Amino acid sequence: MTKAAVSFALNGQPGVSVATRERILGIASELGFQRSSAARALSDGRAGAFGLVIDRPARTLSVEPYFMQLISGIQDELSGSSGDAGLAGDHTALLFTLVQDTKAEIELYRDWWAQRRVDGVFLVDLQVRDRRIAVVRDLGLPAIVIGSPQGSGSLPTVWQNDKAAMATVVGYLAGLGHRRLARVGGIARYWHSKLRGEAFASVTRAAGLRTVSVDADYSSEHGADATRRLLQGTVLPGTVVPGTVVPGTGLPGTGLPGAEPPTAIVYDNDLMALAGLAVAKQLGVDVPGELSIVAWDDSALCELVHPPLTALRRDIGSAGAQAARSLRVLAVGGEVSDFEEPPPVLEERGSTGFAPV
Amino acid sequence: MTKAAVSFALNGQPGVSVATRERILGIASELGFQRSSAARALSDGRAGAFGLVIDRPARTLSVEPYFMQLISGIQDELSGSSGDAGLAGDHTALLFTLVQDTKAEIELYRDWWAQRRVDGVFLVDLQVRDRRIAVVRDLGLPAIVIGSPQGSGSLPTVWQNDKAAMATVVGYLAGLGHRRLARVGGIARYWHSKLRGEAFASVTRAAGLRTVSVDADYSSEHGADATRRLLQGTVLPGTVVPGTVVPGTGLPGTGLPGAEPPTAIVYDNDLMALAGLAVAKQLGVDVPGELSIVAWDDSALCELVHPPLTALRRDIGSAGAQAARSLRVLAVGGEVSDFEEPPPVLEERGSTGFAPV
DNA sequence: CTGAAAGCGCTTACAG
DNA sequence: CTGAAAGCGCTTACAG
Repeated sequence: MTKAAVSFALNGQPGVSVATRERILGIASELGFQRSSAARALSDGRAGAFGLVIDRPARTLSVEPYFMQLISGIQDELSGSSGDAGLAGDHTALLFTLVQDTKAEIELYRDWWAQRRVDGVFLVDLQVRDRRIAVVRDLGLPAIVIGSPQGSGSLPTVWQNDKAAMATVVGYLAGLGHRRLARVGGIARYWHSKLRGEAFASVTRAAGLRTVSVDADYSSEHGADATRRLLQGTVLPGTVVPGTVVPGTGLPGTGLPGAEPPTAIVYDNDLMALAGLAVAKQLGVDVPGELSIVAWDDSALCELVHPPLTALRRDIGSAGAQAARSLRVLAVGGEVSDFEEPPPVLEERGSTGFAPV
Repeated sequence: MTKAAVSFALNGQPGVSVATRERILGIASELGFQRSSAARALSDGRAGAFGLVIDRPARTLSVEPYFMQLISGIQDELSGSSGDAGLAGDHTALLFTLVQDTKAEIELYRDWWAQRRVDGVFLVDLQVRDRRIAVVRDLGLPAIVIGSPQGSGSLPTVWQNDKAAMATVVGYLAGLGHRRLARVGGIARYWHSKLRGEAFASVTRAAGLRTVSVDADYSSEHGADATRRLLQGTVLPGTVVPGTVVPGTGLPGTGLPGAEPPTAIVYDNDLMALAGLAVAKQLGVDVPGELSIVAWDDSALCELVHPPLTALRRDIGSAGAQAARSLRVLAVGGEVSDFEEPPPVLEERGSTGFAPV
C-alpha cells in the first residue's frame, strides 16, 4: 500500500483492488484525513476554486438582493454534487471579491490566473464593449457569463429571456388598459439593461403604446428622482435629466407629452420600484388607482410595502447553479453551450390595476 | 541568479543585493510573472486565504444589507494593504460560503483546515452555547469573532458596544416623552440579539419605563406580525406569540397591559422596521404621531419610505476591516486582543417624534 | 551575497 | 494490481 494506491483510492481511479480501496477509505475517514489542497493543486494544476467578482458600489450592492441569491445558487451546485470522488468534503471553493472598477477586476483575473488561484470565473454585469471579454479570452481563463445573451463573444452564457419577459409585462399592462408606459431602467452600459430597454421600445411600439424610458443606477435616489420627473411630466423624449439619461436604445421612442404622465411604470430593480412607490404617495398619486408599478426582480422587499409590488420573478438561484455546472465542464476543457433559463413569471400583487379612465 | 535569489527578491527578504533584486523585480513585472499560489502554499504551509461562512436562509440573507457591507470592509483590508511584498497582486483571498446549518458550517471548517485551504476564518452570528467555538479551538484554526463581546471563549472579538447604543436609543426616546417602549428583537439564540435584549431590559428599567420585548427572525413577516400584535395589545409579558417568542433575557420585564400599546418600537434590523412601518399605516396608526420607530442598522432601505426611518448607524465596513487586520496577525501566530469599535450613531429621521399625549 | 539541494504532499506515468 | 520514482513550483536552511 503505497502513496500511489492511496491517491488512486481517494480519487476513485482504477489501479487498486476493491479490498485495498475500502481499507484505505476506511482509514482515511477514521483519521479524518484530507488531502492538502495546495499539494493537490500543485501536482494536478487545478485550483479547486472558482472566482466571482462584483463591481458595484457597496452602498447599492448591500441592498440589492440579486447577488446573494446568485451566490446561494452557485454554492448549492459547488458544494452539493461532490460527484465521483471517494473522499467527501472535497468541494470547489468560491473566491468572492468586491472591486471598485473594471480595471481592478481585470487585474484580479490576471493575478488569479497567473497564480492559478482559480480554475475559472463567473462574469456578471456584462457591459457594452466589455473589456473583460478579451482579457479573459486572451488569458485562456475559463469563464461563464451570467445574465446576458449578447456581447459575450465566444464565452458561454447563462441567460434569461428578458425580451419575452418584457412582452409579458407590457402585454399584462396593455391588457389592463394602459396606453402610456414608462420604464426606469438600470445602468445603460450594462447589456441586460440595454436589452431590456430595446425590448421595451420594440414591444411597446408594436402594441402602439406611448412610452418614455429613463436610465438610472439602481439606487433608491435615482428611482425616486426618475419617478418624480415622470409623474410631473418633466421627462420629455430626448431630454437629459440630471442623474438619469434617456437611453440610446437605437429604437425611436414615441415619447410622452409633458402634460400626460404615464399610467404605469416598470422598474429595473425592486429598490427603485419601492422608491417610486414612495414618491407616488408623496405626490398624492394613488397606486394602483392612478399609477401601476411593476418591479423587475422579486424579493422580500416587494411584499413589505402597501400595496405590495407586482414583480417579475426570475429564478436567480437556479441560474447561478446552472452557471456553476457549466463552469465545471468548461474548467476541465469541456464544451459548453449557452443556456437559456425558464422565462420569468409575473407575480401579480397590489401595485398594478386597471388604467385610470 | 538562482531560484533562491528570485524567491528572496520577490518576498522582500534579505539575501540578495539591491542590484539583483531590482533586476529580478523588473523582469518579473515585465513578464507579468506571478508565483504559483499552490506551490507557495505547499512550501510555506500558508493558504493565502481567509474564510467566511454565513448560516442564514437565502431568502432573508438576500435582503439583509449587513453582510455585503461587512464583506466590503473585509475586502478593503485584504486587497488594500499589500504591505511588505515585493510583488503586487499578492492579496489574501476570501473564501465565501453559505450553509444551511451549523453542522455544515463546522464540517466546512474541518475540511478547510485539514486541506489547508484557509489560514483563518471569520465567525459571525455567534450563538449562545455556540458549538463552533470549541471546534475552532480544538482544530487550532485561527478565528476572529465579529459582532459579539461575549461567548467567544478565548477567541478575539471585534465588537460594537450595543449596551451603550441601547442607552442612547432609549434615552433619546425617553427624552421625547415615551414611557411605553417595545423591542422587536432578532433571533434569540444569537448573542448579539440576546445582549441587546438584556440591555433593553436593564436600561429601560433604570429609566422606569414600561416595556415589552418580542423576538423575531429578521424577516419582514416576523417584523409585521410582531408589530401587529404589539399595536393591537395582544402581546402580554410571558405570552408566546406564534412566530415570535418572549425572550428569556434573565431580566424581568415590567410588561405592558394589553390595553396600552407601546408608543415607540425599536427593531433589530431595518427590514423588520420597514415592515413595522407598513403595518402601522395599515392599522391607521400615525408614524411618528402615535408611534415612533427606530431601526437598528441603517441602510439605504431606511430612506426609501415615508417617513424615513430613524436608525442606528454602525460602521460595519470598518468592523470588517478591523477583523481582517486582526485575523492577519492571528494567522501568523501573533497575539490579538479584543477590539471595540466606535459606538453607533443615532441617525434622526422622520419616524420618531414626541410621544402622544 | 550567491549557488546547489532538500523538501512541502500530492498525482501520475512507468516498470514489475 | 502493486511498488519505486519523478515532478509540480515554490521556500529555506546550508555551504561556499
